[in-house]
Parts: sequence; structure tokens; C-alpha cells
Amino acid sequence: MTEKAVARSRGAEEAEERADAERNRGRLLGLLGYFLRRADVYTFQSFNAHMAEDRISPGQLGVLLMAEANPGINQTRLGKALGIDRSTLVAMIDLLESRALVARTPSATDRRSHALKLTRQGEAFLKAMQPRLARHEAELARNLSAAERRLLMDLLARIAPS
Amino acid sequence: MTEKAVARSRGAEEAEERADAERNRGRLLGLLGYFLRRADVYTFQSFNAHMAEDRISPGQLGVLLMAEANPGINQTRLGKALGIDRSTLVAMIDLLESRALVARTPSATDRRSHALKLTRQGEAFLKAMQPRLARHEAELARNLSAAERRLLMDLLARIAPS
DNA sequence: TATTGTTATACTCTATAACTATA
DNA sequence: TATAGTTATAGAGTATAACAATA
Repeated sequence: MTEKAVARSRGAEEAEERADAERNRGRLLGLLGYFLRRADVYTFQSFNAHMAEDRISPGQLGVLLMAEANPGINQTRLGKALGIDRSTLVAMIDLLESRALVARTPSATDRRSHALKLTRQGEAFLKAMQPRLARHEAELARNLSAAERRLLMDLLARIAPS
Repeated sequence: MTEKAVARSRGAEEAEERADAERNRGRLLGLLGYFLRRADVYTFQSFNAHMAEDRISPGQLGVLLMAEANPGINQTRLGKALGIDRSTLVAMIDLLESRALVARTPSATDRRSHALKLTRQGEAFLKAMQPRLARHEAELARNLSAAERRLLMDLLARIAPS
């Protein structure tokens, strides 16, 4: 390394230091809401990166998993469980139904509502995307032990009501 | 309570149980991403409820706090620190500037960039909204001890890279 | 009267690509 | 050539209000 290169390198380091100084996060580092938002944005991006070939959003996966766990549930109840307005749910389910992953079947007891069910293809879809979902989850928890991951989920559950 | 009232109450309980059964969250309860998203949605709603009179979004507050901690920072660097694209930042800063909370001042060293600074009114704004921000943060942490809150922030920081 | 699904509509947040003025 | 700010534009995601069918 020539003296000039060293000087240039020194200059670059100082610029880095200055950049670091200019990235002081100040009071943000005392705000729980800030860390939550950062973690959620990261999670959303990781989800999309890992699940790209599945062409599904986190919300859509939520609908599929709710239909799997609650066969016959209606749209309003499913929306309440996930915190999604029922008007928002219509297009989401339209899309899942167009891919034949869920079916709107007639309710036996209430002709206003649809009984949602995962189709065979929906089951196959969940099975096929499982390894990618696992890799996404593993990336989120890459710096956490199993116990820490469980602890984090418990702490988060205490922020959002049930 | 009459027998009829008891019967009605029993019926209501059973309906509740049925509703609960139909709200089985299934595999969602094993997904860290699910808890993160729920907590973040709750946080966003709490923020808006508590800060309504301040007419500010979480992202805008982030910009103000970064300008406070890094007087003279430019837009691109601020955006990178918060994970916001610089094109997105333009309208956010336009809005904050129209309320005279931040100022775009000429950079001494680079005429392409703006040196962002919190104005006096921006400082006053941060001071005035402080109690409401504190109440919002207190609501988030309402079920957490101080140690648990700190722990949660540490765990979240390990998900999103600094 | 109330509720389910639906539609129309609008608002927020965000990113990509291309432009301009500087470096 | 590369970078800072900007604009135009588009895509998600979401909510509110109102309507028809049904309870």
C-alpha cells in the first residue's frame, strides 16, 4: 500500500466514522415501537424473499392456516381472528379461490355465510411450501436460541391482545 | 338468576366455546412472524390513537428524532438509517417542512444535498408530544416489567440487522 | 333490526425508474 | 461516471360506507 493509498484509506475510514456518527439513532433506541417496526419490516421482506415462488402474502397464508385449523369457519369470524376487516378479506379469498386453494361452500345453518374450507390443492400447497416457510422462520430466529425464540413469542403475545 | 336465565347463560357460554373453537389459530401459533405482525399492527393502532392530536405517523416521528440526534444529516443517509427509500422520504419531509418542524438547509460541503435540521418549532413539538408518546409506550409495555421490556427490545434487535 | 358477504372508493405506505443538478 | 434530491407512477395493504340477501 502506497502512502497515498493509506491516506485515502484513512480518509475513507474517517468518512465511515462520520457516517456512523450521522446515524446515531438517538431517542429511537428507547422506543419499543421502533424495534417492533424494524423487526416487522425485516420479517415482511424475508417472507417475500423466501416464499417468492409460492406467490403468497403473509396475510393470505394466515387465511389458509386458519381455514386449515377451522374447517367451515365463515369470513367474518376468520377476519376477526386475524384482525382483518371482512371487506378486505373478500379480495384475498377471491384470489385464493381462483387458485383453488380454498373453497366457499354453502353453510348448513346460515344461508348468508360461506363455510370456508381448504381444498386438497390447498393442503398440498401448505405441504409444498412448508420447507420454505421453515427456512424463513429459521432466518428470523438465526440469532436466537430455541428458548429465546419461544420467549420472544410469549413477550410479543403480551403486547397484542389474544 | 332464574332457571331460564341460567339456561340462556349456559347457551351463551356454549356459543362462546364454539366461537373459540372456530378461532383455533392452529399452526399460526408456532410462527414467530405471526406474533411479530400482530404486535406491530397493535402498535401502529395504539400509536395513532395516542398521537391523534399530533397528526404524525410513526415514520414521520422517526425522521424528526433522527434529525434531532443528527443535525445536518442528509436525506439519503437518514433514509438508509431508517430503512426508507429516499424517494419515499421526499414527501415525508415536505410535510414536516410545511409544518415548519424540520428545515432543509444548504449543505456547506455538497451543493447536491440538504442538511436537515430540527427547527425550534420541531423541538417544541417533540417536547409537547412527549407525554403522549410515553403513554403509548406504556400501553405497549402494560403487561411487561421494565426488565422484560428491555429484553424484548434486545431480542427484536437481533431479528432486524442494526 | 342485525348480520354476512359484497362492491365502490379512498387513503397510507412504499418502491422503481427516470430526470436535474451537482460531484 | 456516480450521487442527492426529485417526480411520476404503480403496487400492496387496509378501512369506511352502503347495498342485497338472509337471520
